[in-house]
Amino acid sequence: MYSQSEENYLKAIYHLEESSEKGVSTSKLSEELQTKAASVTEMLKRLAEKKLVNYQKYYGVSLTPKGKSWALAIIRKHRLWEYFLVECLNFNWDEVHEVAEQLEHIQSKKLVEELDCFLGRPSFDPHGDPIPNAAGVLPEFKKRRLSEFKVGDTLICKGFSDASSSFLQFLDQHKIGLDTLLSIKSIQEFDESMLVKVRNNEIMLSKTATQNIFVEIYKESKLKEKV
Amino acid sequence: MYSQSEENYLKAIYHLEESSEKGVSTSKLSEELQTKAASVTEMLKRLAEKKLVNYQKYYGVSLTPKGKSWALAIIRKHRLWEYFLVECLNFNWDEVHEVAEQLEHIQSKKLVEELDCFLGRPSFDPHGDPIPNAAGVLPEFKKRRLSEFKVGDTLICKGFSDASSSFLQFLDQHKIGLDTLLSIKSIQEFDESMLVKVRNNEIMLSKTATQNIFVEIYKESKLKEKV
DNA sequence: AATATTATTTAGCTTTGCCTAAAAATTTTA
DNA sequence: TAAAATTTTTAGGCAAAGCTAAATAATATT
Ligand SMILES: [Mn+2]
Ligand SMILES: [Mn+2]
Ligand SMILES: [Mn+2]
Ligand SMILES: [Mn+2]
Repeated sequence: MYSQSEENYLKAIYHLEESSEKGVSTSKLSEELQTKAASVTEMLKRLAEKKLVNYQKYYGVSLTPKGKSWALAIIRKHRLWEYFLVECLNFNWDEVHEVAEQLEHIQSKKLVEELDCFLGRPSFDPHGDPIPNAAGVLPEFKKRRLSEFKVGDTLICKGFSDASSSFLQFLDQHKIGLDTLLSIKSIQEFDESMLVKVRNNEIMLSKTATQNIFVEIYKESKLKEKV
Repeated sequence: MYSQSEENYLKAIYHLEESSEKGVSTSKLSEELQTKAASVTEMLKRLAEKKLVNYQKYYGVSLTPKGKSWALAIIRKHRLWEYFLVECLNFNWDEVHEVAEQLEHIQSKKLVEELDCFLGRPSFDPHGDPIPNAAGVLPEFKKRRLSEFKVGDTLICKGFSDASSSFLQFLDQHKIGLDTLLSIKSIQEFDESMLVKVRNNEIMLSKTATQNIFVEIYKESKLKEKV
């Protein structure tokens, strides 16, 4: 139906719309997709013709309902394949993304639905990212970052916003994964780094790290103020 | 490494080299790939530059060792994916080909090897076609057509040379699949059609059909001559 | 408000892979 | 073996998707 390139643009626009308050600009897209701005402009004109995006020269782009639902279908496939690679094919969570980037473009309604069924209709991929259902609806979940919490809180890891291989390997090294319990021992005031207890080890996490770890509350400390 | 188009050409050349005595011509390729002869000529020049084929203007084409091993790698992926679709995802054997056509181009050494392992290293795909191993070696098997046998012989189905959806559905209707037992009841002299017993039913198979069914001997009749 | 800076778009070029029509080579037939 | 038929190649185009450089619009600065 649409080319791999078109699908990658739709997905990138979707992710940028989610992660930033303002609209999606040509330059942000060109950075995300590692292409030149001129190429982006061209593609946006094509996508607009196909009614997948609203594009106004010089004023950025947004997905139409049609474009959004196509983007969600690609994301669904991407995350289901990642789940398959980790659960069935012994892939590590830091090596699935590249392959899923290819598999997400395979066109077959039946393939996706049977795969979903075969895997037991998972709600989250190996990185904790939500998997849209066949109708494009995301499972309910609350995104709170580790950096928002305070000394004494105990939390469960539910996802990671930086999916880079190096960050995932860093987490592996410290034995932090989905559903790992973390408790905050102390917070350095000057750089907001946290001393965190994980499986009887205490490790230091930079602010960059704590902002990229999504958690749910397991047990909240009674303290009203940060110490 | 190579484009989808290039890979499809390599696969087509491989299949044509296998199935015909003479060399592979531009026109045979253009028919196989549903493209025009002019497009084939161009692609052959590109493939020759990449040392994947031996191409001599006006005198056809053949695979180099490099081209052959790449073709076998694609065929390996194609057949492993078909096996996966049938065994794990409830696909019927007549609906796997199109999807495998896409999946065969996914690039990941680890993916193929893990998939092979996950599936239990199968030797034949759902149509009975042999699956090359990681080194590109095909499992031993002897191809004899049902049409070669005589009245009284009992045979086991081992494959089909026409993989069209309509032929596969015809086989389904008559409950003929891999490892089905067939015994030859009679052969019409004028058109060489066969009356064959399958699971207590007798069905008539045209010569076209019997030529497209590969079998192994289960029990040979004592008759020396056709009746 | 005018100018400087930055972002975006346009223009023109490239590669891949396909097409049609014309030319050239090969093969068949007489 | 020469003419006819067929096959293959060449020439010239087109669309997708990228690029660089130049032009233009929007935003920031003075
Ligand atoms: Mn991913
Ligand atoms: Mn992709
Ligand atoms: Mn197939
Ligand atoms: Mn293919």
